[in-house]
Amino acid sequence: MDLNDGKREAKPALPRLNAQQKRAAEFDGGHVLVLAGAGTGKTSTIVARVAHLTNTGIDPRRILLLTFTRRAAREMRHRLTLQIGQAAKTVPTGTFHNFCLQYLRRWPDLFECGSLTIIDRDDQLQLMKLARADIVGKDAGFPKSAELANYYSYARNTNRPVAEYLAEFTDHEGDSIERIGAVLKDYTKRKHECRYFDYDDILHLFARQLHRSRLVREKMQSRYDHLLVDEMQDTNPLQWLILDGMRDPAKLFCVGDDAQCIYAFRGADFRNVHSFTDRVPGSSVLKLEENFRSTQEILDLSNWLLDQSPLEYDKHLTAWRGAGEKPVLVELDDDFEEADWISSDLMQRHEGGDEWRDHMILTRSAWAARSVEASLIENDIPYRFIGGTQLLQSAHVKDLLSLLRVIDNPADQLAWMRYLTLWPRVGEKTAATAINHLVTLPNIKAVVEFLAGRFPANPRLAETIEECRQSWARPAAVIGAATDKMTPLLEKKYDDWDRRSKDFKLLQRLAEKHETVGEFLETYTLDPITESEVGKEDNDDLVTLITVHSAKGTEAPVCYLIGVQPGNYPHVRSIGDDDKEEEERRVLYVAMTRAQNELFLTGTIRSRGAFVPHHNRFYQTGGSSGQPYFLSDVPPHLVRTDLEIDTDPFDSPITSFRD
DNA sequence: AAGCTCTGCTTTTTT
DNA sequence: AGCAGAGCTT
Repeated sequence: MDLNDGKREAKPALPRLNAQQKRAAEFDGGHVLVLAGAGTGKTSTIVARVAHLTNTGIDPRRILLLTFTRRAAREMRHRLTLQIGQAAKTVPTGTFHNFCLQYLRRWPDLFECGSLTIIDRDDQLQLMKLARADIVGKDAGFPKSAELANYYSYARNTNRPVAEYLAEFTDHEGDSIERIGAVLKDYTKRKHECRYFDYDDILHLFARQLHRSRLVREKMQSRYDHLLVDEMQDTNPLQWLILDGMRDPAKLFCVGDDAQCIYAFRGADFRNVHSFTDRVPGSSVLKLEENFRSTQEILDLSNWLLDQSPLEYDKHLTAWRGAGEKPVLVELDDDFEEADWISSDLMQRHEGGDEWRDHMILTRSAWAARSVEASLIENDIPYRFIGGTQLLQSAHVKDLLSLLRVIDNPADQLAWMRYLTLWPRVGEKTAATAINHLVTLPNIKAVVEFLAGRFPANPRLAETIEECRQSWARPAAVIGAATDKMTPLLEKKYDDWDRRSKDFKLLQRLAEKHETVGEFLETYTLDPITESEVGKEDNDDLVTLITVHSAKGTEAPVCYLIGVQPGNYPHVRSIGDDDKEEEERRVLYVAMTRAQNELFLTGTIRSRGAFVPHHNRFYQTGGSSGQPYFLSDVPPHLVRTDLEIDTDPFDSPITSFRD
């Protein structure tokens, strides 16, 4: 074994396939499950399999490549292009949602769906709020709309009746379950009225027709020879129904890792991995066990973390690259210190010749990264934030888009509500009455006439719609017209208008890439783009700030994992629920195993603590408050904690003013 | 009666 | 940043 005295001694990543990967890529015996630990070359193996299949004469259009996120799909397409060139473009690659939606659009009659507007979570919550207000009125004790939406979504993704789910997994009983059911029923009714489809509807409708209609099944089954599925551990029962309905003669090639299942909160079911061979008779299981990404020290800590679990993950990653630097635990006073420490470390490295792009900052939640983001901006460190505030979710952008949405789909009641209430002296009540009437009108022309008559004090309310309609064929021009018309209103509404107004220019640039307004709206509903990402190219030299959930499948030479402290791992909201706590462990595991050369775990001593509604008590974080913490007894030989932290003691009273 | 403004409170993860 | 509620204005 090499002696490592410098930090870049470890071998670089392996470019070719090892025996296990090769065996998987060239497997020729029916359905197969590939158990692939973190960093074992999952993507390379999938790409190699596509190359192998096309080399043996399979039509690339008959290989379906399903991923979990858009990011993963893009990455896969990129790697595939490097490997097989232009043929990569003909391999259908996308997320489950994307794939299903494509067929709903292509064959609306077969799927019995007609035209549809996809709504994001925000709209879903708005609609749920209306339903809740209607059915239960004011009742502080009744679950909030966000919780109701979670129940609904979870039940649908696991393909079981809501009542059954509520009875089994929550504290709700009889009367309460009935009222929740009534709200959800009302939500569904409203959804249909507006021709809305939420994310779950896309999968649900596709799966339903696949299993109900012989014609749909035959069409889908004859379309593909090979179904390649990435991140199998995060698929849910609804997605399994889709895979199950499409296989035979098409062969499944599913890649996953039970230790990286971090979407159980959304219905992901590891039985899709554990019971694979029972569900798919005659299928095989292959394993990838050699880690090519990280140094052994990083894996030692990750392995230790899994070993502490009561669950048997049966996983011990060994590093092909050999030894390197030990992970470093850094404890700071508060989140400002934490952010500044990371910024100064980044700047030091950059001055030393390292590129920004080699650094990734991982966070448990977007909200927890606010100090870090502020510090990056303050220090002029170029970055993009994946999983952060989404451009199209900020209030002023939604205001503008509501105008486009009502023209695109005049039945879109949420957009109407948003658009109408922007105008002076038009509030919820006035708008609601107007909406009730205008949804009965036959076309947008009649709507414009009606609005002109109904709101004589606001003639521009109707004019604006009419004018945007004139340039409807050119999305960028529509955004331009809408911006001009809406600016006076929005200027008044937002006191930080100067900061916000620049987003409309970005929006216009985004729109230029799209053929129709409808397509523009839909693209960013399904694939939201964050404010810090707009206008930045994939190859720009940037630090990546990313949520752990979005980071699955990515890697970086140097990783900073922030907020590693009691109260976050496991998260306070999961304490007391064994399954949830275990998922938290896997989140930390996924985060750690992103690092190639160096891993920094930063945390703070003083933090605010958090109120946990479910337990109805306030949890103090930090110190020895007795709450579980995954790293509370990490063996000293696995990490370094002796790092000199350069804090000037005279500085501390002054830094406290920064709140 | 409806709309508006101010204040205090909370903030997991994603298609 | 968004939401709920109180209290004020039109």
